[in-house]
Amino acid sequence: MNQLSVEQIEEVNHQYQILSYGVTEIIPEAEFKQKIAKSVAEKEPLKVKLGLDPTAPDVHIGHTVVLNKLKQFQSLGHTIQLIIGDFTGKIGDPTGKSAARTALTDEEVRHNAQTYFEQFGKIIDMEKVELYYNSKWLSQVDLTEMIRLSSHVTVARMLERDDFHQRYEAEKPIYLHEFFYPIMQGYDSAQLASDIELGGTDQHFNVLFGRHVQERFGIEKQVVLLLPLIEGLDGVEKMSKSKNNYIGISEHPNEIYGKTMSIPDKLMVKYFELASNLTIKEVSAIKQQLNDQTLHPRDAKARLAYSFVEMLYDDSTAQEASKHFATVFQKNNMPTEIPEVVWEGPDSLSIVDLIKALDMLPSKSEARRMVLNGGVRIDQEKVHDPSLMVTATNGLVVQVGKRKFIKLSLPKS
RNA sequence: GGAGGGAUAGCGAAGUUGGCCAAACGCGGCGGACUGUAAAUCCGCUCCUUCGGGUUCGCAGGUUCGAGUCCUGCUCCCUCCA
Repeated sequence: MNQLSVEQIEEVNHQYQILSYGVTEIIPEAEFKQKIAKSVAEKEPLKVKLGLDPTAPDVHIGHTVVLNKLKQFQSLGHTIQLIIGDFTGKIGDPTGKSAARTALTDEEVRHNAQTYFEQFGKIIDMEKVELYYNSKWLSQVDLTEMIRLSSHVTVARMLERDDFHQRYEAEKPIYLHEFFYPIMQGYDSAQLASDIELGGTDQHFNVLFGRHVQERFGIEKQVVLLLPLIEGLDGVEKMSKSKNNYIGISEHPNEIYGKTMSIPDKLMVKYFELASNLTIKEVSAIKQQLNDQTLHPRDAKARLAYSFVEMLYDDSTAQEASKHFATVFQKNNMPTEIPEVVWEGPDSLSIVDLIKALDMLPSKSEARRMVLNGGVRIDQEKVHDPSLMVTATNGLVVQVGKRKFIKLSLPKS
């Protein structure tokens, strides 16, 4: 390696410190530093890869862990390679649950990708991102090549992958084509000659596999940065759309704020460290204050909630969300802004029908139960009788549960 | 190709002398009380409904007054053998 100047060595250390912060595992650590050093010496940005599954375009706070890391790379001048896994998406991936997940059409893939970009744009600079669809090269791979590649992989090795291992143990199906996913992901890395690949710790196997494939192609192996997965609102399961324990990046500010306030206290610090955009210093100050008990956990969480809204929207929106939260939940008043629905139904109907008509709950049975459980209010008045007849008036406020409010607006006729 | 085992509500899991099964129990979810919309705790709910009922137990038929429970075929999963 070239001899580095003192400034350059400092630069390398500086980058290393930032980039390795909050990372669960760097594989292998020594190579990472070498990559940075080489980049600094040759003034050549590192190519940092992130693969995306086009089937699930809902981006949530959990993703910001990776996005924040990408942002750091970006601000240090490195290049981000985003890969849309449209090839795999078009084949259909029955990983466990939805067995016959239908393959996506081109149009769906583009649409989902677009959704990603819009949401990612809230955090990273999409202008500077290099974008790839992996069908571009994967669809060109012929069977001979595929078999040749797979001849370097044993089944035992594949079964090391946690997901496969567990399914195998649990006597759940594992489809043969699933074995190709890691290989294809690795192929992407080889194709793009990526220096770094980011992934959640659950991607351990897949991402690491890229190194093997690159080696086959005689390309310098990528360094893998594994980032922690954060637990969702329940505090137990990893945040995901399917678990419905997520805070979506595009959700309404009030939702983001409110959901954040509802996370278990023990998660707070983790969210601060990994998902928020507060600096290391700010976070450690908060940690300190929490330890000293000079900061009430509620207020710390409010700070977190505020920072999320601010990060995803802006400062004034965050203030509004904070105010909204205080009036609705802390003081138990009605929110100042309630979504209005133009009412075109009958003048008088039962409360159950009304709730269903407003689509606040999926079925009338559920609405009935909700009423019996005391979870429904009309203009702040708790309703107890599911057969109660309600007269639709302008400005009537229906509340279901703690969070759902709808205000009726009658057309002037 | 052969032998055996299995498919029950979001998940796990009872149910195998046919009726008392809309289906135990646990988890999860939802609501209420209490709070800091945290945790813990307590209570209630958890297929649909015009509240009379109606549709469910992999799918399709059949036996029966009556089937998650019996029979036939099919689909899928798992294990072992080859």
